[in-house]
Amino acid sequence: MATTTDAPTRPELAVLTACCAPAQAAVADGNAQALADMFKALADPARVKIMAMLLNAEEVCACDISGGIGKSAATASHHLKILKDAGLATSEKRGTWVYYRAVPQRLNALVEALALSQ
Amino acid sequence: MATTTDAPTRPELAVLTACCAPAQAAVADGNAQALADMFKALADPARVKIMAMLLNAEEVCACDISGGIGKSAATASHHLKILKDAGLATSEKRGTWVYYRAVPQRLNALVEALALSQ
DNA sequence: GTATCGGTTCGACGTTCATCAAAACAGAAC
DNA sequence: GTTCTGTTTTGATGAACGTCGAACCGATAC
Repeated sequence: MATTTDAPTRPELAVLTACCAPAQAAVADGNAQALADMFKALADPARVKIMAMLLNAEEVCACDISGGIGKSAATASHHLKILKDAGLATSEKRGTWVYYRAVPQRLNALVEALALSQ
Repeated sequence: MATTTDAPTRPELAVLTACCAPAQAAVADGNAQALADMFKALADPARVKIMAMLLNAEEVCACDISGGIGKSAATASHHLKILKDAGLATSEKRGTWVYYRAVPQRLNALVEALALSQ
């Protein structure tokens, strides 16, 4: 076994650095799973494009998303459901159409978890 | 078809908001794929724990990571390779042991891509 | 009422992934 | 040289994922 070098104090770290003993995960199992689930929701090019569309337009009709990502309507609906389940997007039905929005607060949670980079 | 509401100008957006026409992805295919690949590298609880260990300790012996995530050495090596391939970690062999470090600059790229939340 | 259109869900298919046991590899100690 | 010890790679297996066509549900138009 080898001990690690001195751990630098990084008070700005929110989630990823809760404790410091080496040979032990610094995030609890639940936190790691929750973070991984959010990353997984973004771990597909189609969903990255969808989030970019939502963040650009504040509100996007579902009918525009299928063409925006170049996939079938069924596939687009599948990805939108994943983003909704992850809390990264919300939907609202108005008449015939469904409109999607991004949830910036959820993205903020990710930024805070990563806000340790240099 | 329905047009979206006015797109708010968000000059701080680096990657996700390059253009603005609705019904069209705001990120190029290559960018979306690159971002998705980085998110995918973090889309597993074991890898989230590993990154937290690396960010806490500045340098971690590979021998400590297996126990830290509660998986076999082979599995730990597998996850470390994924993090290395994504550019999120580097390794250095000194004598018998291998030491891993985080690459904060790569995490910064993700933060900038997400730095649009509220 | 029926017909049509937008969106979601279901079912199936092929691909990718996480995991571990076992084998292979690389140094260090003898 | 041989024998450990730590790490990576290989192979196999079961689970999860992305994709699309078809079926389904809601709301509008006729």
